[in-house]
Amino acid sequence: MPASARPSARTSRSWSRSTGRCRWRRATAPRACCACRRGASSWASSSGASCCSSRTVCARAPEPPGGRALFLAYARGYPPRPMTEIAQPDRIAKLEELRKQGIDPFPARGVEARPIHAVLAGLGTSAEPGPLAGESVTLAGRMLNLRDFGKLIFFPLLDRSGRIQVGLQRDKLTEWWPRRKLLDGGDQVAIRGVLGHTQKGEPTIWATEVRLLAKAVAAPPEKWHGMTDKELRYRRRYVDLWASEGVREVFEKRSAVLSTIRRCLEEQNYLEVETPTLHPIAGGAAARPFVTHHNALGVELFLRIAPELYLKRLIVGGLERVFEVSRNFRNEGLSPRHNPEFTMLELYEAQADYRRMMQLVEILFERCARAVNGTTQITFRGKRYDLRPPYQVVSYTELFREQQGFAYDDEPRLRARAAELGLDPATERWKLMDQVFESKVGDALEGPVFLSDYPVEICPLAKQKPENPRLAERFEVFVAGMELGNAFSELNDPFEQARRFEEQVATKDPEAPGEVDWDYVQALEYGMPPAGGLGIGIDRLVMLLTGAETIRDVLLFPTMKPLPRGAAEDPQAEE
RNA sequence: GGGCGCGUAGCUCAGUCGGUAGAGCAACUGGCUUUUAACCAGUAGGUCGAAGGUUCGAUCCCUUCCGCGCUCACCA
Repeated sequence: MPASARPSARTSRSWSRSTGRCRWRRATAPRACCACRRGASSWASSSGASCCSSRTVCARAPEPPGGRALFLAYARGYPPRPMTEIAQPDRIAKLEELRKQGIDPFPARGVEARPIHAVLAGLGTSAEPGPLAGESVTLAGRMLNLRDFGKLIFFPLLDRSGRIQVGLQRDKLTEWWPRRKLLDGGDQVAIRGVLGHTQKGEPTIWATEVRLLAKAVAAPPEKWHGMTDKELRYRRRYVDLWASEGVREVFEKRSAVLSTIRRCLEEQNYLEVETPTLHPIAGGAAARPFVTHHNALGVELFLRIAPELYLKRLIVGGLERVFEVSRNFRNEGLSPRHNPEFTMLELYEAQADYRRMMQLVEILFERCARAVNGTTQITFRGKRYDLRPPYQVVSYTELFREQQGFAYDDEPRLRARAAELGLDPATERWKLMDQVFESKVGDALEGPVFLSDYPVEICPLAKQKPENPRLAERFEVFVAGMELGNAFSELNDPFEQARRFEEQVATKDPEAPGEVDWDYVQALEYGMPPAGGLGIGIDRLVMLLTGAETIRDVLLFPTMKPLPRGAAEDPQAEE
């Protein structure tokens, strides 16, 4: 948005708090300029209702912030306080006109309305009318895109379930007809009317009664292009949700994914739990945390980067099968696949191991795909995938050798390769190995595929393979080059766990925890049964299932840089 | 942080090889009872992101800045 479209902070100071009105107005005298009290008027407007005895404004009047149109609206005495830059003076003027006619533009009560989708289903087609054809019903929603024929007006009415065309006819709406101009696209209305079709067969409700439920003083987006500014779509998701095609569906699908997962896990006798978001030690993953502070306790706390260590405490606690839909926070850069806060499903199951976790991934992915799309077939970035199990299993170390031409633990060749890739040579060896690996392999994993048996060094919380202690019982699941999940047989040896924690802390890596989580080690000392654990990135799974190419498209309110002060700012905030 | 790109009417965008700007939609006025991006006629609406420089003259050229996007880096 161009900066000029935003009101400056000065706008709000143009208002008198004591009268609640524009100070320009009080100086008004008939035929004189509202703003400077000089007599002449070179850009006086000649039409529209006015509560000012004169709306004339001379060319020498100081140019008001927000432009002349907004200034004129202020000069009329309203809005009662300054509005954001998107409030339209003409619409604001209609508020007053409505009140004059005894109509509350923001009534307290709504109406009992039927879902439009259900009404459409019952209405049938003009060739084959359904049981609701000719019936009178009440609908409620947002009206858009008016088409005015003089004695007939059409507009679509939207509710969450769908949209239907409304027809207003002069002959059928005697009471409301004179007020039709007070309605605008974007308004919330209730329509009572008779269901039928137009000559072209368009399902239509012919209104017999109209009730304004809430006036929209901000105009909806341009009707043909809609909201095209991506940033604006994310910032004003409340508009995007009804103004852009398919947006609401994405979030309905997201909801379906979560409820499917819950149902699925409950069927497997899992318990849904909630563990802390405020952590004294940021553990359970390698990531930089957000830091916050608790005043009363006088301590530094971290927003959780993963719920893992708490959930495993619950396995020690005997809850046996637990899961959490966890919002995690990582202080990292943004990308099409990374948002600073993201949702992860984590689950832990006693007596299970990572092979059982593979099975769970397959169950969950298949069920979610069917729930959302009715099929396991998906298309992502133009390529087709099938989420039907079983998924291929590929060994990390073998794939490493295959792709790179040398073994994962061949340090000299690893360093040479890292140098070729321009990686920071100071990076810790195992991290370097993973970076080298991902440079080639990560995106190439079309999948669905389980990449399994990682070098133990990059799996501080996973159990070693009994037959090869250099490898960990861990897998990540990839589809379309995206890492969707991560699982392992959980390490439950407190001594080994303590050793790995200390090793991690010693690296001083900003992504490693700052101190050993001794309380967690102590929990393991009480004995944790063998267990499998799994994390699934819900945002990425939803991306995959909806074909969204960026994580922002599956987050209702993705993290955005705050707007500069003064933009769409609440004028009250200045006081 | 590096690279590329964008910023013109409320919205979506043209345009000016340097002479202070146009269209469609939205708004307003008039017409129209079956449209659906309705249509027809008219009106109004812009410090061309900001500041500086070059120039007789800058929205256009140059510099800097601001904002945003894409991308690289960063990010198990």
